[in-house]
Amino acid sequence: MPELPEVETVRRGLEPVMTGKRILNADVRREGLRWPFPERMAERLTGARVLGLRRRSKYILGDLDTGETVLLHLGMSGRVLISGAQIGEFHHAHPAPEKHDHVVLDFEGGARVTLNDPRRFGAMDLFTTGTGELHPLIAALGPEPLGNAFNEEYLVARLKGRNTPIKSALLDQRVVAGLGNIYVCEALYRARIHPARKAGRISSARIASLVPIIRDVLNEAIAAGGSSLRDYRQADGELGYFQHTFRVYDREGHPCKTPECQGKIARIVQSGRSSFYCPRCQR
DNA sequence: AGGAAGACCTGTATGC
DNA sequence: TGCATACAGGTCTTCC
Repeated sequence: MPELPEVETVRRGLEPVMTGKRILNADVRREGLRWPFPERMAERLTGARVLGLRRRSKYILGDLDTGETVLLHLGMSGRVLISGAQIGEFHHAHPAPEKHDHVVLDFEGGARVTLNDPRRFGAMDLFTTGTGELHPLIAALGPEPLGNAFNEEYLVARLKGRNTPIKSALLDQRVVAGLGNIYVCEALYRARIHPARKAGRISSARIASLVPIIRDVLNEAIAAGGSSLRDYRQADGELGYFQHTFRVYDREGHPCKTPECQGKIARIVQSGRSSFYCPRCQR
C-alpha cells in the first residue's frame, strides 16, 4: 500500500490519538513481521507515553518517554485502524479482532490502534531515541523528497553516469527516500520521460524538472490524504487509504489524459515491477 | 561495483 | 466449483 503520502496520512491520523498519551497495554500477537520484533517489545511499550510522531521516508517514528523510539513500517499491505476514539464527528467502537491483526495498542482515554498486515512485509522495532540515523533501516536512505537537500543540483549529480533506467533510479531509496511505484510512474508521466530511459543519458534540464514535479505529485497526494482524514472515508477508522486518481498508474489500455494526445497508456515490466506510461507523451 | 533477479507472504482477480 | 496463474502501493539479499 503505502508510499510517502499514505504513510504521512497515517502519521497525521495517529497524531491526535497517540501524542501525549500513555500506552496502557500492548498486545503483540505474533513473534514478528518481516523480522522478529525486538526483545520484550510489549513490555517496553506498555506504560510508555508517546511524546511525538515523526516520519522518515516510509517509516513512522514514535518517540517515547522511556528514552526509546518505536519504528513502524507498513510494508506492502500494512493498515492502521483507530477505534474507541472520538475524532471529529466520528466515534468508532472497537471492532471484532480480525485475521492479521498483529499488534494492538490501547491508550489511556480508550483509544485503540490496531496494526493489520496480511502479507507481513511490514516491520516494527525499538531503538534508543537519537540514534535513528544509525538504524540499519534508515542509515542508507537518501534525502526526503520534500526537504531542502533534495534539489536540482543534487539529483542531477546523483544520477550522472548511471546506467540504470530512470524508473529504477527513482525507486532506489538511496537516491530519494519515500517514492514507490505509483508516484514514480506519475512523476515520469508529468515530466514526459520514458521510464526505460537510462538515467545518465537524460539531459540535466529534464532531470532537474523532476524535482518540482516529484514535490507536486507528493504534495497533492498528501493533500488528498489530509482531506480523507476529515471526510466520510475515515468513518471506518482506517487510516492511509484514500481516494486519489492517477494519470497513468494502473490505467493500462486507457486513454492518455494529456489533451489532444490520443495515446493509450502502456505497461511494461522493469525489474519485476509494472511501469505505466504513455508511449506518445513520454520519450 | 552496479544492476538485475530472487526472496519474503497472503489475498484477489482472471482464465480454463 | 476447482484449480492454476498472475499480480499487488516494499525492500533486503543474492547473484551475475
